[in-house]
Amino acid sequence: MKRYNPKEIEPKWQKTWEEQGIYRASEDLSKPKRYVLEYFPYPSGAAMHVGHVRNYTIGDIVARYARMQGQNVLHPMGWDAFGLPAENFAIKNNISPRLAIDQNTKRFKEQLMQMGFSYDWSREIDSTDPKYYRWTQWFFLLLFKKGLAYQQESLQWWCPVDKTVLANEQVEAGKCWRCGSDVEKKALKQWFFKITDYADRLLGDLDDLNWSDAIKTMQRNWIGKSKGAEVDFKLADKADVIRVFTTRPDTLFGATFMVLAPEHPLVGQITTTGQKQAVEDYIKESQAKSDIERQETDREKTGIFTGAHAINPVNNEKIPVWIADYVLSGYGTGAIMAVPAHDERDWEFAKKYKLPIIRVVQNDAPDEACTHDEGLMINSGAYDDLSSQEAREEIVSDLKKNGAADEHVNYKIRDWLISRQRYWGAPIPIIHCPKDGVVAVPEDQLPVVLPEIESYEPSGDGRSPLARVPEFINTTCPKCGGPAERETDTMDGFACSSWYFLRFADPQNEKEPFSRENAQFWLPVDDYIGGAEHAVMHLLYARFWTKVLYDEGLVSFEEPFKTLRNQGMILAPDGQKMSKSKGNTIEPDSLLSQGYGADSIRLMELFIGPWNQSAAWSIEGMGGTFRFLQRVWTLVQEHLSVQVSDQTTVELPRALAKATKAASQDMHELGFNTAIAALMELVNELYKLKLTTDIGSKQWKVALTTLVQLLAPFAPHITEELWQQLGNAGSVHVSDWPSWDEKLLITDTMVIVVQINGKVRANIEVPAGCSEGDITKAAQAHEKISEYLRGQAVKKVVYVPNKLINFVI
RNA sequence: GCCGGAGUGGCGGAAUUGGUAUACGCGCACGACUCAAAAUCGUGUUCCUUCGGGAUUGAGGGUUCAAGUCCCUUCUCCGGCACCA
Repeated sequence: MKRYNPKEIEPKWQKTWEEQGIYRASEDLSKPKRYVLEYFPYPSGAAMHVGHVRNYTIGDIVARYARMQGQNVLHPMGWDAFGLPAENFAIKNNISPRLAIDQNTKRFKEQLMQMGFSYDWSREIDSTDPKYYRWTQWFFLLLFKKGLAYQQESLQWWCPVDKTVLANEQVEAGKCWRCGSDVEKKALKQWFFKITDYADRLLGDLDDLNWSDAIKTMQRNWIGKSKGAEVDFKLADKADVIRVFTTRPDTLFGATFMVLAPEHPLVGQITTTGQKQAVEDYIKESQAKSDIERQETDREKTGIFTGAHAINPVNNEKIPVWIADYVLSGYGTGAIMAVPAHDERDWEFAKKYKLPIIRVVQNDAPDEACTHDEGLMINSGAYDDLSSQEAREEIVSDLKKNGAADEHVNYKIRDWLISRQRYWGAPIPIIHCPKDGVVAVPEDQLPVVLPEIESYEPSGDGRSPLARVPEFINTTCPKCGGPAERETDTMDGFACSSWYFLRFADPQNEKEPFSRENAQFWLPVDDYIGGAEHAVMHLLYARFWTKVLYDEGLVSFEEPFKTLRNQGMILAPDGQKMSKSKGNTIEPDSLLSQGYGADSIRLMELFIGPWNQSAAWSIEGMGGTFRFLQRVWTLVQEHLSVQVSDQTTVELPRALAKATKAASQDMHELGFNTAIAALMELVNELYKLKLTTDIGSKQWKVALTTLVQLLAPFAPHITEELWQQLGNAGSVHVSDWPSWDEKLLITDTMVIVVQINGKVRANIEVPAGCSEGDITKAAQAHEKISEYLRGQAVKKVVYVPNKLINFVI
């Protein structure tokens, strides 16, 4: 009898599938389309570990199940290969990024292939291929033409180790998202995409997405919409006006002082001579603090009086103007009206500097700041006794009359900084002409090819290594034909990934990024499977670009990803995050070389727990999934080794129907772990049945063939092999998902639970369809139950049809 | 601090609308096969127990004939954001 040997069968089938192209997608209108996508990976030098594999496994199960359900499945794969990790890897290993990516991609692809994932490799894309980034540049120009890409000098996050600026989204707790070093602020002229123009739509459209609440909430918080008003405070002795943003205009009568951020442009003008030195010292001191220090919320607030006073527009009170670094220059107007009675930060500041506190909303806690009070107004002149809600509206509308206030909405989200001072990215297709200024590279001159250069090291002077390449920089102006210079910054890697899902619909198109028809056919993505790490980066950027495309009439949908599925993280067996530095990673390569096979790894990835919950990898558990597959293999071999018979039984089809139903329902609800458990139960049942039935029977063949089909999405290799051994034609992976006969599940008897006061005391077996009266009698007649009921008055009998009877005594 | 998720055996986890808590797997124990071991097959396995039972889904209350599931209070862990006025 042949032994189960994954090393033998897995490569064989992988080769056959690729040769026969059974996973290729075509624009076939006869079947419903299904676009299943996993985020296209970064082919870094590190080997994939079982955590990454889980992501692709989930996608593959969804894709395979959909295919067996008769859907037309697009399940593509490609490489997000621009960006820092790839470049740093290349520098570290002293090879060119191009070469590093080619090597890594080859290796990564092998790793994916040996897991038996059903990708349509004919659609493979690589974001660093000029044929691809040509269109990334095309999108840049589209945004530029629409006024959504602009250049601006401002203070930006700068990573001193990676020597490039970073987007806000790429700074995590004050550290560079890639290398983990502390970031700094640096004033540089940079390119931005105007995502803030889309803030409201990006927020509103979240409601209709089938995404987890966790990710939706993260995006909502990141966009950070606040409704309120902008209010102008005139200075007491100067013509200048300080504009503030507030969400609580109802508390204007409680504004007892104002605070400007140290970087506020008015600071120099309004500071009085007497306070000049003190203010300058404070600003210097504040600048000396690292940006990380400034962001610590629990640090004691500091500030300094400017000597200037402003006039509160609601009551003409003169209030002092301070500066303090707890006010952020980048949010709102960079200035606030301070209402210590109703804001904790202002309260703390007022207490420290002995500034007046005036309560304007009634509440019961006089010794602290009451921030979210809604109540009756007090100390607010004509507005007294109004609700804060009413006061909010009336004060703004009254101030509006003399132009001192207006409704205003603020967002926390900032424009997306996309220029990078690094080599390995798509060049920004812009030419700087001394005469014509900033000029777009004409479309027919795309791509602006990234030149091959000798040294990729970032220079750290605020310009990319491309600035050292005269052949690249020097060009002619497309407008005037005179000498001009190319932009030397490259684009953030997230630009490439903001549209790649569209390219898969039409990957070889040389005339346009994608054809409308193909995009219309495949998009939006039906199932997008990935980790939560993309929540406020890729997933936000891709939504933004899709909306721009929609506005441009290039696509007919506003959201790229209908359903988002976040897989849970796989932790190391010690319960910690897997990382190379901790040395606790588990890689499929090593599991394969231990003889487990891709099938049992895949099974383990899902059987370990719900796909969207994290779980620690279990080395012993691998033995269990391997044993399970081996037991399936053995059953088929035993069946094949005996004569075919016509014996029929009731039990076999019934067990099969039960398992098919359970597995199908679980698959439908993505209950992969329980679907596998149902198949394990079936196999356990078959092991019992082979003792009492003839394993050579035709019924057994049906049962084993069905089992193989049910198992096929999880364990594609062994099932393909057994499918063939059982004498079936074609591939199990394009066979129809099995159905079951509900009639087989009807039994002659049923088991009724008998409870006394809600506690289970007995089980009784009664004929199917037995009436409530007969069940009550049968229960009362039960030896144990009659014991309990003896001498007791039954107050109530609760009967749940065909399930349970409860005597309340 | 705010937001999101989760707490069930020795371990990973299971449990339609509230209706037999602990499916399935791991681990462990015992048995069969074997000269022996591995592999394989089988049996058992929540805890306590005076063997009648009793207790049990992070903790404490509540609703109900009946609560892992619903309500209130509370604790712990994980993830995200963090002086956003």
